[in-house]
Amino acid sequence: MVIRFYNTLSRRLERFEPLEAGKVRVYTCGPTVYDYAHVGNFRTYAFEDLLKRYLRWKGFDVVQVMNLTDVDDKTIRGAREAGVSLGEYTKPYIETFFKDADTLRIRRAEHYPRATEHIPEMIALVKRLEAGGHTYASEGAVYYRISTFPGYGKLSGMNIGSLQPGARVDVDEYAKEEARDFALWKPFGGGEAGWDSPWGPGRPGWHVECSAMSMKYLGETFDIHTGGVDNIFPHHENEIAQSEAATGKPLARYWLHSEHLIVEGQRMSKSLGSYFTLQDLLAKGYDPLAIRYLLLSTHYRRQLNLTFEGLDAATAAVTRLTDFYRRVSEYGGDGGEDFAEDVGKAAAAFETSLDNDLGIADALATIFDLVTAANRAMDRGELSAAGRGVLVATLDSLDEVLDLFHPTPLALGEEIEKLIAAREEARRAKDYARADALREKLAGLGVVLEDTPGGVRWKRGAPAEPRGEPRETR
RNA sequence: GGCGGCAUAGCCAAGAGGCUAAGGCGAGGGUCUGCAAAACCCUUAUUCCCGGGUUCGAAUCCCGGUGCCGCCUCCA
Repeated sequence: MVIRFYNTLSRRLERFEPLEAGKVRVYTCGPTVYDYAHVGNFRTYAFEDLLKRYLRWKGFDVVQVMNLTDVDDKTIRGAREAGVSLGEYTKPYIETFFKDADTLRIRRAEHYPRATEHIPEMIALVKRLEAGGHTYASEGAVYYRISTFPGYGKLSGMNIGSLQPGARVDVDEYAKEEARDFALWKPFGGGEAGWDSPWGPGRPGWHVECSAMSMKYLGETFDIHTGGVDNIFPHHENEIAQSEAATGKPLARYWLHSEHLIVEGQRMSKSLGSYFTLQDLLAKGYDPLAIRYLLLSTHYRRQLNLTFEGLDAATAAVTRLTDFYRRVSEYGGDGGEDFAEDVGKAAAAFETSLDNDLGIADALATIFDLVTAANRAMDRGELSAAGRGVLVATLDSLDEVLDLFHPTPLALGEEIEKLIAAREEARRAKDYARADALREKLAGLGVVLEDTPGGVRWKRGAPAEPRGEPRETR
């Protein structure tokens, strides 16, 4: 089956063919570790996770690189203000980033190069550009002279003429010939961070790290480059200018960009209170798996509106999936139907959907159709043992891509276990009023009970009210 | 001002000229249950922002509106 991706470079769907058969090299722009990543950042990382998992599922050997920007204006400023070294300043943010990614079941990349550990590579790249006549030095800084790169603007479609020199003055800038030129190397700003270079002590410009590190880990041309839409201009445009001017080769063959996540119809904003980290949502009682579902369930090129209503819906949807998976796993019947045709069709439809530019909505729809059909068969005892085995194997396979079938483990505290036991006791005594009261109390604690022929079982429930407003209401 | 995107049921969201407009959530009714939960069954868009046009045929193509959103130098 052919995979097609929407390539920002051509603005159309293109058939995907890796450079090297069976192998895909992916560069994904990672976090700038000056603060905790928010759910919007994780929307992009979740998309990249889906991309990678799907390519693997299709049989490709995938190598993913995600940079960690641990030196830039913000990290330097933060470290200075906190009175600590750059490394000390960024460490907790890096640790939290990995922890949150794990919580959302985002698989690790193969490489997480840090900017601060690749200064020599960046200096080498700048020298290479210098030798090619693409740079100029001014007041201790080195700039990229965009007029030397004819292809500038091909990714973003930005009309160079619209970037009027002097129309916008950056407070942090030094002395550039043209407003659109950008810094490859910046002088030491009086802060703590600084490295020696042929142009004097200083630090790298932001864009150069991605050019240098992608080249090091993936080669001068690789298959897929991803990031959020905001990176299209100027970041990715500048990466292209740097890398392609240096190598004379295309940087990446497919550029995939994920749309932004907004909150309650508005851009995430700290001042509006519509700014959420993963921890914020978890603190409100939401299941990380529901958050994963929500992030994944909207097509990556469509803006995702995060709402509490949406989170509740995602909680219900993902519970349906995990409940179903458990039911199939535990199914002990052996009816006459092996169900093989339905399962095969569902798997094929799943693949067709994702082949089409990661069409997740259709893929999920086929899964829900399968869930309904299989539940019906199990209700009627029509599913055979062999069919059950095929179904489980298929679900496991699909879950390599989605990772949505296994519920977040629910650790019961001692108190909750006692409440459950007490309710069981009350039920046995047919004291239903007391049993129901206890069940309600547990629900308030986020534990939902189900009485089944095999005994009581429990699972995580939706967060108890109230969960607060998305932003401060005036 | 330049470039780009989106408008489909109460909410979310597929659909890229042609079988009865997916799926999820929610809501209502029913089966099951001590009651629930889960599951299953039924109902919930004669219609796809508005107005033209192309076509035998358009949610899907074209033109014109309206509304919302993103980017335009370091924000995923």
